[in-house]
Order: sequence, then structure tokens, then C-alpha cells
Amino acid sequence: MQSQNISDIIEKYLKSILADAEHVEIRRSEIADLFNVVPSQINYVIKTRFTIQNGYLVESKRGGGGYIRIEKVNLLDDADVLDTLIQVIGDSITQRDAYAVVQSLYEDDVLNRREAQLILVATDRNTLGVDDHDLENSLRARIIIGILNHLRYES
Amino acid sequence: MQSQNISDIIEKYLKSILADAEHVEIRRSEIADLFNVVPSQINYVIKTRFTIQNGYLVESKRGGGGYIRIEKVNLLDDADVLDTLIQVIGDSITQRDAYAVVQSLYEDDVLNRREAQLILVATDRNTLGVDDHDLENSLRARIIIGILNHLRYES
DNA sequence: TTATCTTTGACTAATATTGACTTTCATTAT
DNA sequence: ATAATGAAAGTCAATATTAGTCAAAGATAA
Repeated sequence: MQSQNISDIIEKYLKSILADAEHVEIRRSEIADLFNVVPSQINYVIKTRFTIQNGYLVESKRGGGGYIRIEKVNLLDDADVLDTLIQVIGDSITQRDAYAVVQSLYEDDVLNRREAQLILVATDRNTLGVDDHDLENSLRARIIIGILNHLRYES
Repeated sequence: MQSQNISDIIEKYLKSILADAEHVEIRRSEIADLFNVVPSQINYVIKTRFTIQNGYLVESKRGGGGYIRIEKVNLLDDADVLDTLIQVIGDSITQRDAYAVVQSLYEDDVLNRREAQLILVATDRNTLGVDDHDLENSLRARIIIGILNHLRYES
């Protein structure tokens, strides 16, 4: 029933490969052909679903023998990951990116499911309910950063 | 069995599906077509009949392959206690009163220490960082109410 | 009558898809 | 070496495809 759009399907395909392997290396046009989409759609999928907030590193090369390589990274190997995340968030973050950040923290066992849900609810667009978009995104950033700082202090 | 307006019929239709399934996932325009109403009527039905107070969670996505998903959730025993708190909070709450609310939830074992801390951080004056006091208090109210509503059911 | 609930549709917002154009890189030709 | 060529990937804006909001108009109930 779900995943009726091709971007989701391509996302799942790539993630299914990453479930068994350290990284995935593709030729953009091949994947585009495989799913019958235009090549730039692969960029769209990567840009919206394989961000650093999601815990993925992407590198690529153009020209003959070019490729796109996606790697799943463990954000929390480093002691100062929280700092890194705080930097990435900056003073503004969209709901989508916030979801990715919280999801990553959950996957890396920094937060349990309940805590992750609480944070998502607290920073949800509808919860905050402000019409000014910039304000909404900056509030969300402050809340998440506040919590990250608290987690660091705690541990 | 009185007044069978279309909203009631759509409500029954969706609930009949939910009687056999964990959730329903619809395409708004399809349901609208099926019952010969404008699409926004589906929003009206959902907003008036599938609220969290009634034990329904709604999530949706726009764009290609978009959907509306309605899930029936299990309301917990604490639900009415939380309802009362929600009523009391209304649309504005000071940091001091918020502290009292969270404290009592902690004492009643609705929240553990860590969760309570998270909520206090998220609603702290300095975290929110808005000059306008009324805005600050109403944001705090929305965040806490959002969380209380979330605590009313189990995922 | 008056208040509340329902229906409608114009407008808005979010997300996805597409394609024209650009940039980068390796290889081949001069 | 250097230039020309072709084979990749990248960018961006236009368009398409959904769902959301809101307020006015209409219907129903108190």
C-alpha cells in the first residue's frame, strides 16, 4: 500500500544493499535506468534521504568511470559527535532534518524509542504551531540543541 | 441511526476498515471521489472524528505518492489524568507551573527522571529564547500538551 | 431564531518528477 | 604536452502531484 512514489522505492533499494554492506557504489545512469527515472532523480533521492543527518556520507566522481558512493557512518564513534551535530544543526533546522537527527540518535542508542518520540512531538510543526517558518525552524533548533547539550552534560 | 450526512458515512467507512486492520491508508482524492465530495471534506471528517482524544493517530504526506494514514491506538489508563492536566494548562503556562506539572508526572511514575529532564529542557525559558513572554508561555503550553497527548496512548 | 455542524472551493504548502544546462574527469587525437 | 572529445555526475528551475487551511455559504438542531 505504501511507498507509491519512486523516490521511496529507490531509497529502500539502496538501503537494502547497505543493510548487508559497508557501502554502496552505483553508476547514476544505471540506477536511473533500472527504475525508469531521469538521472537527476537519483540526486534528489540522495539529497533528501541520505544526508549526514541521516548518518550517510556520499562521495562521487564525474567523468568516465564516474560513480556515486554512499556510506553509512556511525555518528557516535567520536566523543564529540554531539558537538558535530550541534554544528550541523546551527540555528535552524527543518522538521525533516530534525527527524533524521533524532532517528540517528535512536539508532545509535543515545536515545530510546520513547525519548525519541518525545523530542519529535516537542519539535513537530503542529506542536509549535507558529506561522512564521523561520521562527519555527529556529525554535526547533534551539530545542534540539538544548536537549543535546543536556545529554552531553549528563554523560 | 439518525442524520446520515456524508461525513458520518465516510467516518463509518473508515472505521469499518479499522475494525479489521491496524491502520488505514488512503489517497485523499480517491475517498473524495468515492463519496462524491470535495477533497477537503476528508480533512473535515478526520479533524472532527479521528482525533487523538478518540484514540486515533493521523499522519500524512503530500506530493507524488502522498497519502493519509489513520491508526487506532491503545489509550492508557492515565489518559483521563492527562486530559485533566491538558485542560488546566490551556493555551499558556509559565515555567514555574510547567515545572510543577512535570514534577507531579514524575512522582506519579508517568515519566522517569530522564524524560522529565528532557521536557524541562525543551520548555526552558532560555531554550525557547523568545523575548515575547506571551509567546514563550503559549509555546511551552503547546509543547507540553503535545507531549501529554502523546503519553495518552502506547505506540 | 440562533448556534452549531456540514459542505464547498479558492488558495497555500509540501513533496516529487523532469529536463535543459553546467561542471568535472578520463581518454584520444594533434 | 596540449587540445579536443565524450562520458559521466551536479544544479536548478519549471512543472506535476499530492494534502492542508480557511472562511463563506448552506443545512440542521436547540
